[in-house]
Amino acid sequence: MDKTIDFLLRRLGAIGKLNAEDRDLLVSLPFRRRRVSKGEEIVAEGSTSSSCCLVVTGYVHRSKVLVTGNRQIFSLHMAGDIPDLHSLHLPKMDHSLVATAPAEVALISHAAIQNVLDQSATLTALLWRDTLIDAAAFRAWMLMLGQAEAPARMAHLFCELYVRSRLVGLNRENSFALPISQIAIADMLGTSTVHANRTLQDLRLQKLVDFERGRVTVLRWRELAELGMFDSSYLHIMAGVVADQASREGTR
Amino acid sequence: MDKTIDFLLRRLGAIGKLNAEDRDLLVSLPFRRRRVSKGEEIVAEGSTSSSCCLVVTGYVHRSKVLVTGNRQIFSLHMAGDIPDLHSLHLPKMDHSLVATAPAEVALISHAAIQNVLDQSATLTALLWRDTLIDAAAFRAWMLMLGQAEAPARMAHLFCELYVRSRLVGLNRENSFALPISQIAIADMLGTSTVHANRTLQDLRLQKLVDFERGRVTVLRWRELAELGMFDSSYLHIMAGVVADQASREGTR
DNA sequence: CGTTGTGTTGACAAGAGTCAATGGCAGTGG
DNA sequence: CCACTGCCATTGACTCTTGTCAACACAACG
Repeated sequence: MDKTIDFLLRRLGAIGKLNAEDRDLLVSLPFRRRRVSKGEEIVAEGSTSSSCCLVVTGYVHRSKVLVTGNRQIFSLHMAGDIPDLHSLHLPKMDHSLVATAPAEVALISHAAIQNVLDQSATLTALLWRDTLIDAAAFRAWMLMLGQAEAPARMAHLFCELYVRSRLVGLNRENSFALPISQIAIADMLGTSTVHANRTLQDLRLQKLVDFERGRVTVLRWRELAELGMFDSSYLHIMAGVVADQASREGTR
Repeated sequence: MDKTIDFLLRRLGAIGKLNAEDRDLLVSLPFRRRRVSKGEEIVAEGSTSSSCCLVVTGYVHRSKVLVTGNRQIFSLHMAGDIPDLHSLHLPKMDHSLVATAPAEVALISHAAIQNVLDQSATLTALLWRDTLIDAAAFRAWMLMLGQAEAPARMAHLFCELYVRSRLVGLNRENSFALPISQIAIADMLGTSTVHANRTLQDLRLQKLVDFERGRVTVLRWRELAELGMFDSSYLHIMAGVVADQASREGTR
């Protein structure tokens, strides 16, 4: 059996209840696999989308560049995420979807998704909920962008990615793969690359976290979370999953 | 007949098609009116919400404060907006809803909304779409917070509010009421109040816009939009409405 | 073996925050 | 009617975070 939908089931199972029929509906979704290389644009700003992109491996981000040439990355997505689920009801893209690292994605047509939604009110609610959690993550990033300084923003980013990657079983002990450039990090944090580099060195020096050869290692979770003022509740992970994590690491 | 739902119909009509039955369903929604004074919290962070808040008059915002005491305002809402529509599927609030200016709101129970959604697939899609547009506005703000300097951020904010207030018929020629403090403006822009004040004076001096006695007057739309790198497409206003506006002011 | 993208460093400039003080203005209570 | 109070807008001086420019090292890659 194909594993493509597996991570999606994991993610949806972590943010809501999935019954057997819903699982079957999801597993039987038709898709088209596609391999994308680093920097490749998957969906362009301004284009009209007729399918959604499920991330299977690697990393993908949503971003937009200003006329000044400055780029802001709004979100970073990993296996199980559907970064452009919103295109279902907002087909005209107001930003673009780009591979941050080599990635594999599965393209699922809007028609197929709509067909599933018509058959299951609970899945409709769950996917709606997923887009709302996406928006909650935007708020969390906005909060950091507007009110926190660079070290806190970076700490927060690493915390979020750590929790999310563990959610879908992508991390190894206290580390996870993040094969992206410091340029990408800087564009998420809203800083220059030079400043992002210095901020990273600062975190390294404090032995809170390390990021080298495409892998983030969390050295002191509690201090990192404190610096980043990280509270995972905005990820709206269901009780069981949160508890599990909290007990292991003292996330909250 | 009660006018409470009117602005909601205007807003939803501007972002999608509303047929007669959908209008009837919306108009017959039960609600409870409430008057809130400036600074009053309507829904608290951490609380579990069982109703949604439709703004009828005045202004309301969503915000969160960090442990540092810094507050970020995520969005500002006017008549016709349902700022916490997301609470329908994400009842645990990860931020709070506060009156920025004296306001009247209508509280509509989740049960009543769910009842309407069960009866209309088109309304389900439209309200989902509304929450997605909300998220698109977050992305636009993030872009400015992360990549633009204070004057551009302020210009962008005024542009957005101008377009949105006109959408629901709240503006008068080239101005609209905005009875909020510069402190609130600063917390939206992610700057200190001192810097927001100086930035405002800068815009005044350039005769792009004015903001005094609770009213914003747009003096030179085109230059203001250029400074704010404003492109209204993220508001996802339907073609007819956009065209009307564009023809009047050259929004794009 | 050059090319290219990336990480790193230093020096300097500029944007933005902090602190402190002042003045205006509306509302309050005597 | 007037002192008093609190909130808000405004200003100046100073500090600090962050951006810019430029240079260089290094690894991956064709």
